[in-house]
Amino acid sequence: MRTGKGVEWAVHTLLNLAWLGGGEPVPTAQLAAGHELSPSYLNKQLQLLVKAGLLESAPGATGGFRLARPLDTMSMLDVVLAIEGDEPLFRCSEIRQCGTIGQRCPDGDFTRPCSVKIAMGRAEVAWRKALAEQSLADVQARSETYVPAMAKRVRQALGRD
Amino acid sequence: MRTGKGVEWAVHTLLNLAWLGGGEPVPTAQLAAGHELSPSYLNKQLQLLVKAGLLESAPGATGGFRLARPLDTMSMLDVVLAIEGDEPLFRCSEIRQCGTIGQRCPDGDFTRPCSVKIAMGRAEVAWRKALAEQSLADVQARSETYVPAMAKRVRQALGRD
DNA sequence: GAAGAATTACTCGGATACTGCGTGTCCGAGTGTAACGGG
DNA sequence: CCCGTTACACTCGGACACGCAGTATCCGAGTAATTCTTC
Repeated sequence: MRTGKGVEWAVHTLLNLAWLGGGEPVPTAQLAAGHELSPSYLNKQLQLLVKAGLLESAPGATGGFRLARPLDTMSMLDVVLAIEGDEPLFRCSEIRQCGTIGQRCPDGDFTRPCSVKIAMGRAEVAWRKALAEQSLADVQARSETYVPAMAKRVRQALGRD
Repeated sequence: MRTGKGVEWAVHTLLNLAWLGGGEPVPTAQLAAGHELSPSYLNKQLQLLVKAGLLESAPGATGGFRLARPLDTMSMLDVVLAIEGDEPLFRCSEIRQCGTIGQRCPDGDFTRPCSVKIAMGRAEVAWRKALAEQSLADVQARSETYVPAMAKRVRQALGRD
């Protein structure tokens, strides 16, 4: 069980768009070249971000993608849910109701939720909470603390200077 | 991204073994029939629990699986790691070092860890902490709070009374 | 020289293949039990 | 009747297929800039 690589791609791309600044759309090809990614597959992930309202897309010759809103209004959870979908990490199949054990229990036994589901759900809530508490602006700020010239590097690498 | 169904199977099976009580091994076939699971595949998961030290296996005619230690010394995290492996949820490919952006950065820029990896790692720590704080005994206790006759049901269903 | 239409080049967007992991199954090695024969 | 031997039935353990989601790719619809023609 592990997240797809789309999440990593999406976060880095959002950060790069923020560092570039300006409202002009940036085409997928440039964003992909920035980190040596497959342009077509990156495009697929960016479309998910558009559907989630994190990006805006512009068609045509000068088209591309731009941020739909500032990074401090986007959480890591927003990105993960946009890419991976909002299905729960743990899927309870209610096997407690099946088999010789489940059949021996009267229906009343299942009015309360499955305790295994509850335990796994608690962990998932903690995971989501930790993701929601971190905005993309926080991640960006940490990067700039480590490498102050990051914005300049990105602008130069993508030829926007 | 979601956990395999092996986790659900393993937890329920461990609980059932605890409710059965007694140190006698229980064969996979009985445990699988308890929740209408595939015996062969359940066996595969139980072998992982043995490798992790949560179960003990006994071969031969009267063989099967038994708990290696009390439930209050097993955490939900132990089970998840045993089944899913201890690889991180988020795999950082270090794409920040690749492409036109990565190549423009001097090596010194990468001495500090990737901020995206840090953010995702924090969430994973929260997830693991929440799992580690819940022992299987806690889960068992909650089940018995909801259904006090649970132990009796299991013993009857598996013909140990 | 300016305005308008046709052309072109570039973009996103979705439909289409491929790969790897989760899922499921099968058969062999090993062991305790039970039956059996001999003392 | 008791003990040793043999055959057996049942178990775990690992090796072998299958299916689906993640991964990767390609081509068409659409748009803005550009060029060319005409007034």
